Amino acid sequence: MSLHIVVPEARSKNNFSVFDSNASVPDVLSRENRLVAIADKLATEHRHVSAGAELGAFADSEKFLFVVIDGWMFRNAILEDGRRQILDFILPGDFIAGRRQDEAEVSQTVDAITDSVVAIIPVCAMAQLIAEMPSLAMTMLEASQSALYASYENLVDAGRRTSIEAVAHFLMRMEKRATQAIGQTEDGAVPFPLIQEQIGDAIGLTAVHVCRTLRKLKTAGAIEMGRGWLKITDRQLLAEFAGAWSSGDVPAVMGAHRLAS
Amino acid sequence: MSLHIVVPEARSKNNFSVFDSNASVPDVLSRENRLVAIADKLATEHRHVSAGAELGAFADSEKFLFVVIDGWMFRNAILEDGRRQILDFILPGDFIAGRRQDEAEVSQTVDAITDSVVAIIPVCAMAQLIAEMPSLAMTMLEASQSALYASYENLVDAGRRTSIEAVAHFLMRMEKRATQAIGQTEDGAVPFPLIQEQIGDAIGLTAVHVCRTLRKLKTAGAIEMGRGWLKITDRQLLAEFAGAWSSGDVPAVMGAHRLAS
DNA sequence: CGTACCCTTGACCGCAGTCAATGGAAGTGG
DNA sequence: CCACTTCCATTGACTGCGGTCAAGGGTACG
Repeated sequence: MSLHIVVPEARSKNNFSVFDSNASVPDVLSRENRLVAIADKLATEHRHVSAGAELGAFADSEKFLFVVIDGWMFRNAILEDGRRQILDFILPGDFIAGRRQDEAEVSQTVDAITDSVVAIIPVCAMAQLIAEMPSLAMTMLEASQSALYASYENLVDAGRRTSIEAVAHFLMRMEKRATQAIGQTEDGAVPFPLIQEQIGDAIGLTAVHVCRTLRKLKTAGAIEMGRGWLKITDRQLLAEFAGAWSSGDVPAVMGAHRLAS
Repeated sequence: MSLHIVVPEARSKNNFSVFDSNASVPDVLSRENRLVAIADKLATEHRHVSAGAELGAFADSEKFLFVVIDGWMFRNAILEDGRRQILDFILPGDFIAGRRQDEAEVSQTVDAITDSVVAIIPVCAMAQLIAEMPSLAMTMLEASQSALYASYENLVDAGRRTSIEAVAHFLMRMEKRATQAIGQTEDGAVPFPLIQEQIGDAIGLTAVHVCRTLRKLKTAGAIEMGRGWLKITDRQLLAEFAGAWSSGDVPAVMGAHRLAS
């Protein structure tokens, strides 16, 4: 069984990692594009999910993998009294893997923010292909680790940052992801369909307080926001609100680590 | 190249997932044991890390994978002003994969809580072995997803639960992990070396408030704790403090999902 | 033009943080 | 074996960040 990878569109190749080091798949593709290309071949179905609707098939998530082809979605954890935590946002090229319901985790759903298209891949087909093309496993492992590190960022925002730090940091991260997955308009704005309630649910704040915090960032001149778009007008200032080394600005001098034992 | 898997000790087999469905590796091993067995074969070094010390080699994490053989460790994110967020606890059988430092994430370290032993595996060796034994990729993918879902649980605790819910929920999760990885004594206690500050740093509370919250749980009769051990004396009660369907008690009737579109 | 959805702002409140003091347990060195 | 230190748990008083409640306004869409 051979696989001709169809490239839908060349995207920036700035997303490889250690796991790609000995990949036998064309390295010119970003992880997102490789997943999309593979999904095009293996998917038994491309399902449309309307904005605001839930990806119902996620209830059977132990049998399928999902690759988002188009649209913005998010993982949702809802507590019985209505409190809600958004676990991750899912942009085109990201994949979602579920677990069995009996593994004692909080109940999840996957919801669409905008009209979305999801490729549904049977696990058995994916497993078979991985056996024939091990580098695919590397791609998925990389994607999985990427989601893990994104979750860590969210955790720091929710657990240990003040509201303004968390919001500023969140906007920096999401703007970067949106730019990578979708691209910017010529004036530097990116599509940004999240409402304030969703921002708050991602970092552990209420919509009201997100509103207050965004106002500070807007009046300070760090960002501009409108319905469905975001523009960072002063990255330096936004990074300061986010609190020092929030992104990329991490001093590269990590060499002073003392070796254990 | 063949791999003789040495089983250090049979553990409970309740940890497989979708990814294991067509595994060609003996299925009788738990994921933890499979990783430990593989680490024994591939590791170039078994490094000892003293309690309180840092895994210095994690600074080069893009070149290595780490499998914890013995001891308790944790991933640590420190903000410049001293605030700290524990991202995940790492028990025997868990693996750690790093990323390149320039990927604009919060700076991480990996620290030992107790004296620990870590197997260090060069990525190149692992990648080569995966090409020859694809099911290994499934095992790692499963482990990675497991860490992702654990992080989601932490995120809900930090973002959307009250202090007593978060602490109760955290104890339930960690006790379960400790039991799986290490086992219980005959009286139902598990090794639990975390200090209150570390509990707080994991779920976004201060040590002082963790202390107050633990007191409530102790006086209510839900738990007993001592230096280095934890015993859940009333699981039902603890689950109620954690807030309804916190673990396992999730009603299995997830069938009412409305399909999208 | 009406309705639904979302943003905005103000007043007030409470949960958890902060600051500080005390006590106990474990470890260490003389 | 006993001072001495260090680390950690505990408790109280006070503070403040962010939540809650409520009202009003803007915008898109049918």
